[in-house]
Amino acid sequence: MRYHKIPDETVRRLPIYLRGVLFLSEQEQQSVSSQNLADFLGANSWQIRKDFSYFGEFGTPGVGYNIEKLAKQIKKILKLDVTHKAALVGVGNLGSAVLAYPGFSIYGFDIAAAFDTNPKKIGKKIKNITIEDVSNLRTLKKRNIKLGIIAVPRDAAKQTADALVKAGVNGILNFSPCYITVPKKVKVITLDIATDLARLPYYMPAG
Amino acid sequence: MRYHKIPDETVRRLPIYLRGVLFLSEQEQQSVSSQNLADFLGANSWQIRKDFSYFGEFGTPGVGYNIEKLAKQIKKILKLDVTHKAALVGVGNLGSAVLAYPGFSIYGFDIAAAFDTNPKKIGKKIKNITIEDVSNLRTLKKRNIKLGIIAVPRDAAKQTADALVKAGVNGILNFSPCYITVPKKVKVITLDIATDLARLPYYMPAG
DNA sequence: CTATGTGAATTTATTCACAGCA
DNA sequence: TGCTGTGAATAAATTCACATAG
Repeated sequence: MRYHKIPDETVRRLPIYLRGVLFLSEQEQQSVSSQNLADFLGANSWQIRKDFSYFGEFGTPGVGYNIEKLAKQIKKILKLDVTHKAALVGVGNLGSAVLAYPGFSIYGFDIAAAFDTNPKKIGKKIKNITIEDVSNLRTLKKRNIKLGIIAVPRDAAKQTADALVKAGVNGILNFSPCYITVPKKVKVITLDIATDLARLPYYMPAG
Repeated sequence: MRYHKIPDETVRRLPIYLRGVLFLSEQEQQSVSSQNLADFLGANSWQIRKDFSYFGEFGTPGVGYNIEKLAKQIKKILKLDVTHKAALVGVGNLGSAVLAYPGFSIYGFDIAAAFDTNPKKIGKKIKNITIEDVSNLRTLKKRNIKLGIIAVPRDAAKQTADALVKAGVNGILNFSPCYITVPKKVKVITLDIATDLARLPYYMPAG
């Protein structure tokens, strides 16, 4: 199976596996079985083994997976084995939360710049990041920032995406609830925190 | 197809369709075709038609779907035709963003209460919501709040979930990066904003 | 004896192509 | 003619069961 294309669903799960593996590695464990990991993450052991099988064999039958090796391998597949600098656009409530969120670092992300249009915010410093005017977005290429995070109001999302693309980013995480059009070479993942809540009632028992 | 079980993937897409439909209804349009909606949302027209077909026929061949009727129907399927009161636990950076987020209202959500453990925050008022001590969670049942949102640090997530379940909620939106165990009758959706960013580099062109 | 890795079976989801209605 | 609704075909993902390795 080593030379297979990795299914999208597997790619979606890998960051979750990585999170679990890194957590368990803090617990001074050396190896982990697919069952251990499944129990910890609320997943299925066979699903985990199948997912891992798409990108190689590195488990030891009878023992499990070497944690360090496993973490390294997942990072490599996800291209998280290097640090990615990201630019945040929009330092409102959501943007500020993104800037302060501790969960990005384990995946090797570094939010290296923040932008806003509000003159009252520009120049302020949050977590060692000085907020810049959005016109400075054009400096991203020079600063080697290839990743953009959109946290602006809905109506400004499209033009923000255009500016990011113009500045040379090739990946965008879009928190605004709208579809944005970009050239094919740019990957966009849209994440509206409300849409996930919106399917919760469907699955809740009546009452 | 009217009496089919609705696929999970369809349920996942319905909130996005609803968002589009509600937006287009603001534009004073009366009807919309699957192609219109697809263009607006960056989706496929046949996928949209197929998804709608799982829960009834209400389009007009040659014309499209009546927007008002469509919105009502999607809301009904998702059980969003009534207002859902939600309790937010954890008013840190992310929690504050959730409290201020304008996107919940279109789905009929009302964040009706907020809780924290920090004495400095308790009693403060944000957006007409007075932050309460988490011990007050036990009053949720009396207040008819059936939905919980967890925005506490990772290490407090499990006990928060337990408290919410004890308080009678049957749906939880979990923003913390960990698996939480709940009784079968409670539905949990976990949403870690970092895991979505973590699969972006995989899809980005090298460089 | 335990846990991996994977073909095969099954289930689920997507895509197509077109009949049929306004 | 334009657009819906849906069976049928295809593709993708999940689940199983077990041969195999340590």
